[in-house]
Amino acid sequence: MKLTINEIAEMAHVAKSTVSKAINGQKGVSESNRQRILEIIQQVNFQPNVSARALAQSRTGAIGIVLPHSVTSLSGTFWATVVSAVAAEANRHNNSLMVISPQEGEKLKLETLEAIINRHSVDGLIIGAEQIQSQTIMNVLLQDIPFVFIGKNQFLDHYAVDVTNRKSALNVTEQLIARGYKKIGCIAGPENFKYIKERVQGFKDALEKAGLVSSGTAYSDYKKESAVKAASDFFEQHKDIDALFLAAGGEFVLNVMEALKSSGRDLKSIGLGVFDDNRIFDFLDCSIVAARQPIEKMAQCAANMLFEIINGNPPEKKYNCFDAEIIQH
Amino acid sequence: MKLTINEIAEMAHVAKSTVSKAINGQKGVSESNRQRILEIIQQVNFQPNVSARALAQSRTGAIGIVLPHSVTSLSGTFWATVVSAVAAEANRHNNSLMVISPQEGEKLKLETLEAIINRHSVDGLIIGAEQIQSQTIMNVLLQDIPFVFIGKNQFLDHYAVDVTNRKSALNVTEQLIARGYKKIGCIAGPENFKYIKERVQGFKDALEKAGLVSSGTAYSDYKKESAVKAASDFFEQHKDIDALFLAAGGEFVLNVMEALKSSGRDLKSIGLGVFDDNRIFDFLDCSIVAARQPIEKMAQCAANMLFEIINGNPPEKKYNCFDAEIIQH
DNA sequence: CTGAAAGCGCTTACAG
DNA sequence: CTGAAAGCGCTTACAG
Repeated sequence: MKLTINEIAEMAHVAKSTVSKAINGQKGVSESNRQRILEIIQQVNFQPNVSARALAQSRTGAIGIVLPHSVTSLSGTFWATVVSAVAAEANRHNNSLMVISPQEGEKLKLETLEAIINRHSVDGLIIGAEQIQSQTIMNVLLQDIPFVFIGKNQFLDHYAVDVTNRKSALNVTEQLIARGYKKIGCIAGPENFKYIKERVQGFKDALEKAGLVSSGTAYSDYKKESAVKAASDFFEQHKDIDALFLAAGGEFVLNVMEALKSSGRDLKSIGLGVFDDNRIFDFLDCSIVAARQPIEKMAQCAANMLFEIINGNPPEKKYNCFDAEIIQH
Repeated sequence: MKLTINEIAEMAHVAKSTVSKAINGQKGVSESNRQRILEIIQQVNFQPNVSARALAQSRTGAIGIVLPHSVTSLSGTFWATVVSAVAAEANRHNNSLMVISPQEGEKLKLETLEAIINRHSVDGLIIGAEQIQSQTIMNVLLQDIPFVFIGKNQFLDHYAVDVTNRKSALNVTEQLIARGYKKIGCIAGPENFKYIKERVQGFKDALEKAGLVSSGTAYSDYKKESAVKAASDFFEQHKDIDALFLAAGGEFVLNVMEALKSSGRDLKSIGLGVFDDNRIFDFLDCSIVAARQPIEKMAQCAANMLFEIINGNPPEKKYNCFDAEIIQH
């Protein structure tokens, strides 16, 4: 019942090595044999066993994606889109996609990473860059497995896809200005992250271009409490702002909104510039300008880069930046 | 450099079959040998090659999850949470999780499914039930691979996890009534889906209990245009409704909201009962009661059921229903 | 308990 | 071009 390359060889009256060559499109099979073999294969719907092939080639035909455990609300959309797009791309390359998700509240652990590598579970990794926090892990990666970062990335010297942060931030802020806002503040993620620096810079670029001055900038890490507190403090100190540029996406936006709400301000009374778009923004009674990252494109690009590396043709361009589309809500 | 079971055997001065037994916790290894072997393994951080093991055991140690290609906004959250939870559960069982995502705008194709099965890429499948639309596919599944459905499910005779639809719908509707709404309509997904029937029934239960009559029920499929149109028509015909129970989740909610908005009604002027909760609802200027599905729990349950089937102890209880939590926004 | 051997289903030199 | 053979790194009867 179980179909293997042996059965096919028998049916085609050739050696299994010949069948193998035919399947893999290699030289060394006569045209007539090739045709006959492929016909039979199609007829009986034979597919080579992935484990056997992986073992023989020492290549699994799978890539992995490392994503955050906690993907709620806004950031859920981002990751679901990435996973979908990468899965499709892997499929195009006749590969499969393995999901690697750290434990609750944790980042990728050295132990987990080493298990993946030593077991040879995947040929390469796509990594949500914020998952990497230690240099040790970075070193293990660099040494033992091909990988590319996706999104926010603090290790800019490696393969990665990202968004044109400074430019997009500038564009968003300019739209806020065009809407008539004049006292625009900024609440950002961790100050030491390069992409945060870039976005804040873009924000300032726009103000300067328009001859405005910044109404203050606050930084915070991504923990819910920290973000809410940072935002609350900011509102306390800057009661006169009429708009806000948020130099971080996903849940961060909701955290700031929460602070805004509990500070007693009406959402409606303030203009908001955010990263990452979401269809729900259409229904928020609130003036929003969003930078929509081309998530699918970015994910596809990351996957393609990874396959190039795996296949031994690493792309010369290590860092791929995409423009965000500015969406008016 | 590459570590295999042979190296370990050499280091421990035993046969590799003995090492294998030690690793897999089988009988037939002296205590002293076992200890020595395991110590060495830990020391050199040896992990058996998954492909080799898979080939030898004809068991891949991987499960697959089939999810919709298009996971935007609201439904993105649902699937991201499911994937995360299933990945964690697979990990607990020392398995990995493979993502299978149909092409743009398509459901799971027979061809794809057969490739997965014939290639022996995974030991079992978790399937977003709405991915299955043909009886043919259902038959292939039933015959060739263990699987369990997650969420909305029209094939209730197979392993599945779901939400207590009727009861949750009743609870949501009761909360709307408690808020003072009296003219409550219902917009639902496809009428022939069993879970839609159940939710609509729960909606009616609540009205009856409160001595109210339904202000109309509309059905629609899940395509964006259909849903928007169905909702628009409904609003046209029922101008006097003050609340709406939506017997479907995810994007469906946004589609109805869109229709509501373009029909000229203020979101604020209407009460909304929805399936699937979302943190963003807190910021919608709108009276919302949501049934929050315990997504993580459901996903865990599905994964555990699948592993029981794979391991040859299929659970006696095929259908696992979870209560939704009622969230007031 | 212990280990030599066969086998899982492929691929890949290699000799013909 | 063709095929017999060895090998990928494990597991699993089986004989001792």
